[in-house]
Amino acid sequence: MRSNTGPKVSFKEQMLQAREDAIIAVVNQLLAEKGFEAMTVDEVAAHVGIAKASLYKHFPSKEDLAAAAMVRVMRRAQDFLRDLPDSAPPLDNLRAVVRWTMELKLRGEMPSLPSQNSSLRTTLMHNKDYMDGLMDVSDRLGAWIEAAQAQRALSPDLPAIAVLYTLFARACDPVLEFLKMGGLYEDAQIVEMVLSTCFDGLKAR
Amino acid sequence: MRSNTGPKVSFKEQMLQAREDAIIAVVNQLLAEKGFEAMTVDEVAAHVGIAKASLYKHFPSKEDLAAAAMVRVMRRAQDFLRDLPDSAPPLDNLRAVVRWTMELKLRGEMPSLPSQNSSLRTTLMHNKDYMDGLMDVSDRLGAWIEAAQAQRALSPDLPAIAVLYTLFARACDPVLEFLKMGGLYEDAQIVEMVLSTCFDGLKAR
DNA sequence: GTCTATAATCAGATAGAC
DNA sequence: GTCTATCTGATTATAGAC
Repeated sequence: MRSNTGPKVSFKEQMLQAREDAIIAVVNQLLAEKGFEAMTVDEVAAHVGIAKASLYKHFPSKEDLAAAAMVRVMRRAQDFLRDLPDSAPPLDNLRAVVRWTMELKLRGEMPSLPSQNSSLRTTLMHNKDYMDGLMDVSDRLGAWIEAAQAQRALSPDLPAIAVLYTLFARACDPVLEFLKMGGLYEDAQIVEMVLSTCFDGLKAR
Repeated sequence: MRSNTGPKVSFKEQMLQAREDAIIAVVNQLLAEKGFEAMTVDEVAAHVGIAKASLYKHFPSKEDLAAAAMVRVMRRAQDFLRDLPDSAPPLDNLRAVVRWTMELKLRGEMPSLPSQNSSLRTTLMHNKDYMDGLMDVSDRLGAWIEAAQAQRALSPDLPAIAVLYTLFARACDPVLEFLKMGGLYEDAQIVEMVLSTCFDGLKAR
């Protein structure tokens, strides 16, 4: 509830928002780097440059801290999907999305999703923002997948859900880090290779 | 160094070995279930049914505990590879290996590899048994990959190292768990689908 | 080698002054 | 809201009896 005397309150809110954005950026990076379990709240505070207790004024727990980062990534994915031309061939859009997630991962900005039994996982499942985003993303991708299958650009033999999961999984594919560690290829080359294995497969065509 | 008076010493050693096998089996399962960070030594001891202090008589640290499990998996992979017919088409052998790792994962026996910066990772890098096994596996797979590419069964455009990493990555592909959680498909169907996405790709052929 | 009991450390979370 | 200092509990690891 803000007064009508001008943008004074809004300024304070902007400061708050900026600080929280900085926190989430740090969390996002650490989450990508070492995963939820290995990330410590002390580290987050140190990287942000504030006291740990101050963190807890913004986020009530470590899980909520991580969830905020996951929600932000999901938002970005939604934004990216929304901007893709619905007139383009569905397969092109799908490739564009996978390329985007891979570039995110190569930049160290893709938090590793908790596939295992984690406290973060249950927190996320109860987070409306995250789940809504996930549904939205899944719906959009699902529509393109079915369209691509209908025009036989994607294999119609695979269940659409299997294709969807495969696209999600490529966003956290360890192959990207392996190839990057090797140091033999540029990021752009790595993306193209993994993109090729994903859509074209390993077998010759 | 055993005496020559008979199998007496061997019996005690067998008991010891059996106990350690039981420990490693538990560690392997927990590692697959929750990963290294989330697994606790207390859990391991409870599952095995012995006191935690007894565990530390067998293995000097949590890292070594996990490393022993990783080494065992690597040994099994080596055994499996050795038993494959070198006369068979290389692509068939590669498919067989990937199928084997996927079945392992679906049975909950594939420890999630520490792709992230983990204390386990550095321990493994200094573990001769593990690294030797990894080299052996990589060499065998690498030879088949190059042979398959030479006869154009695998795409010759991809660097062999990229193919190798892709095969490794499929061993811990989260798509398998996703599809299993959905409950719509039998394990065998899931394996065939992921095998298809891996070798044939998502695009129609 | 196995146990009970305990040390030592670390990490998530909080109290209370400013 | 931010800080310092502290609490609390969990977890790795060990001591010492049997």
